[in-house]
Amino acid sequence: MESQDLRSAGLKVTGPRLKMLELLENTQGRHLTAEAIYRQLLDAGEEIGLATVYRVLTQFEAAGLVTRHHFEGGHAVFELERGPHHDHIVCVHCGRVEEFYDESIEKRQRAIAEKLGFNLRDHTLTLYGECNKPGCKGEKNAR
Amino acid sequence: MESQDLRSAGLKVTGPRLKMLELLENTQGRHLTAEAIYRQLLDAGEEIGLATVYRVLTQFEAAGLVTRHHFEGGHAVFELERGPHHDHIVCVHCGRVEEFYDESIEKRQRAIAEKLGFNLRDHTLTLYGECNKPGCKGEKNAR
DNA sequence: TTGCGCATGATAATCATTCTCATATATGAT
DNA sequence: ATCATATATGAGAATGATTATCATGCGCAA
Repeated sequence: MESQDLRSAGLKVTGPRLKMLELLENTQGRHLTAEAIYRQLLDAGEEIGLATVYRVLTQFEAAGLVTRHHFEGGHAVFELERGPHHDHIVCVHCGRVEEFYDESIEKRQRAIAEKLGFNLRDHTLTLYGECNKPGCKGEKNAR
Repeated sequence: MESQDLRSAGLKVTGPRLKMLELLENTQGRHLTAEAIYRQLLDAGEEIGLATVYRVLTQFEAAGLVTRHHFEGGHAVFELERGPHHDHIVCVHCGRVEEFYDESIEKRQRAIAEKLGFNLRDHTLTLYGECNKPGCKGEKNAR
């Protein structure tokens, strides 16, 4: 149960934290903005403050439960950390996000960091492009 | 001269634009925040407004003279566009930025986008690590 | 159950960035 | 060189995302 995830992260089990974890787990798309989380919880009848959403997201991030991404557009998006590392490709028209993992890229990154004298800690790789999904806003413009 | 760069970018040649271009060209480090540009121009005795700095940076970006990066930390940094594409590795302690280019990574990115049905437009790849430069704030913490 | 300390919600504050608008200026035509 | 006009500028207000403050509430170990 989610309570365990919280406990083992060293966090007290509270209503807001449980609700947020649930929402993150049950949301397809998986990449949510703080505002979106706040709105959805309000709409679901929960009583929660925006400040709490930000606070808890930061705690989740520190605990490794969640990853914060800075895609283009000025606001951060949060993603539940399940499964192994991956990077992202984002549609510049509709914002759809796909994930991918490429071992040869990972390997090159490690080699590059070493060559430049850095102890690699993290990285962000995000591709931006026009997707081919029907209904994507850019359908007409694309090509 | 810089005036030509501005003209061919379709921009009028004005004092603020010239000063900003000069500063970008003569700054080592090369990755400047809008505030930093503003401060340096003020310190140099120029009369310029912060709004102008932001406006002009946006114009430079649109004209391809400058690239905007969103490294961690909530503020954008701007870099004069000279030479070919490259990615970055940033020291998490001292903020030092190095550049690199890796053709095999570029190639894999194109292949991945295609496989996922995206028309690749752009990408950001930033590595974060601890650098080995003497004087880096993280010297003690780092191994 | 009780007490304490951390958690929460409302709201103010902050930070980076953008907008507004009156004034100043670059530039093409005269 | 002079003018007319569209564009650029600077000061400060406005915005949007995020963080801090603080009084109150609640999880949890004893």
